[in-house]
Amino acid sequence: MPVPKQRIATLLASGEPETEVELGGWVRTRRDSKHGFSFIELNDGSCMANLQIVVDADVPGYAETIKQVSTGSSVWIRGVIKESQGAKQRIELHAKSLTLVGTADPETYPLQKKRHSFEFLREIAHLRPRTNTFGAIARVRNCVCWAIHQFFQERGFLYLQTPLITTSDCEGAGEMFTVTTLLKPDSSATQPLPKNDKGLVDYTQDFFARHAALTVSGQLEGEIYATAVGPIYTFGPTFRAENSHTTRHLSEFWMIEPEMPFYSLSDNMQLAEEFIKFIIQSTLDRCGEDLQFFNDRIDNTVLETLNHILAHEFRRVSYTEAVDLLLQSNKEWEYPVEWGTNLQAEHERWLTEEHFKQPIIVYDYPRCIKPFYMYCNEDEKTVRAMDVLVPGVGEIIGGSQREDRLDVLTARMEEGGLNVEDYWWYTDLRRYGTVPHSGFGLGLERILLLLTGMQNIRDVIPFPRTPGHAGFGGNPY
RNA sequence: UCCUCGAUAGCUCAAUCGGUAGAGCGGCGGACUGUUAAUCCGUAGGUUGUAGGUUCGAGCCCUACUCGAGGAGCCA
Repeated sequence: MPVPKQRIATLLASGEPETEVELGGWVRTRRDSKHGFSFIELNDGSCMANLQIVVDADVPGYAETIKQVSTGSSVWIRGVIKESQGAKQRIELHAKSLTLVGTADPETYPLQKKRHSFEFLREIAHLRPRTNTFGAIARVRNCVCWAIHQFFQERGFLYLQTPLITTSDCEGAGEMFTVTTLLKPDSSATQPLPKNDKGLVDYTQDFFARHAALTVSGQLEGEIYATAVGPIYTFGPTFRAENSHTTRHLSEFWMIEPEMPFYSLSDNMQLAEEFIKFIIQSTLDRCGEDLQFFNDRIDNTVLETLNHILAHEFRRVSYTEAVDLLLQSNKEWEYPVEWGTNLQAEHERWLTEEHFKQPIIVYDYPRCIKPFYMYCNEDEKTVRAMDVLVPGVGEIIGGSQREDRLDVLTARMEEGGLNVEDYWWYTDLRRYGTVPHSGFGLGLERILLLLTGMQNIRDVIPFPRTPGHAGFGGNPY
């Protein structure tokens, strides 16, 4: 099988009639003519569209192999590009040779030429990328990742790798997965764990000589580099051990966290808006065929929504204004609206989907409901936090200006019952050459929900991890 | 963790008051055809999630469990 390999996307875009090509792929369907030839719909994952292959009966081995060229099988084909007589494609490939590389028994191959439920496909996560929908998701996801790097690289941000294993006792962002070698896969349940004099597990005897966990955020480490080399961004997996069963939470997800010195909350919001619009524009430019598919088959408002977002400024609403709007709405809320409490999902949904009907940024939240590291405003009641909320998905970005005043920061830590000494390195950043700085976190899978119109976050990541599910697919096999 | 709903053929679903378990798609066989969600005819395919209970009789009613989905909270 010669190099360079040819891809269907390239052929369909620019393949010229009478050129000879060789390529391989997976058969989506085959249609036979009794007049002695067959059509094969071939897909190689490079694009949504299939390449139509015409195989005449005089192609060597036709009679013996064509019956086994079934949905799901893999073939290698050499042939000549021709203008197609059919209306649904510009060109097609007339085979000179056909090699059946791998069969797929039609009796047992799970993917059929019909629509499958996403729940079923989740159970066969090893085969679902061979469907139109999951092929398109893989391409869009790749495109978004590319756009993210491009956005930050073009602006001089430095791509920073923050640790996945962390020993911070509390990063204030949810339950963590412990990383330990005290337990082995084959440990029996009765094997005693080392205990300290308080009767607690003695992590000084563990691999890292202290309790370690998978990161829930790279923000604190990001601040270290942002206050040294200038703006940075992290882009990697993040882990939350929350027992969440929703369409928008994963135990393992990918997050992008930029951190910028000399950025106010207002600068931060501006960057977040530009960032989201850049990702949307790039995906429209580079993955238009896939987005059209999502618009046609998954959610017919996707393209309209994306274009609407591009055309409008994100509406900035202070938390206090948001609460006033909710109180004035005369809606019956399941949870009461009261200044000083978290906005409930129903409140956020009303604001972004019904009232403003566009992405909004809610900022200046009450300090009592936000973590210690957020900058305290002069009113002493609010902090410089912001959430970007988008219709249909909800919170897609959360961020803040960080508290850069040592005395205020330590007071806030004590207020929250944290051990200030545990964060000696974090407070050092305020002790030596402190600067105002800001940052935010974007959930990769959440912006993919926005871009594709997919309903469930478990379907926009190749191998979703949720409570009870860490197999190759959605089942604990 | 809490609340709600669900589990019937390979897939998606139906089954009246508790009374012989069905359809579409897919598979297989055939017919037809520069076809393209192909079309037409035929055919196979089931311990109704698991365990127990009520009943002359349970897919249907009751109990427990397992798994799945949606919502809430947590957040990205």
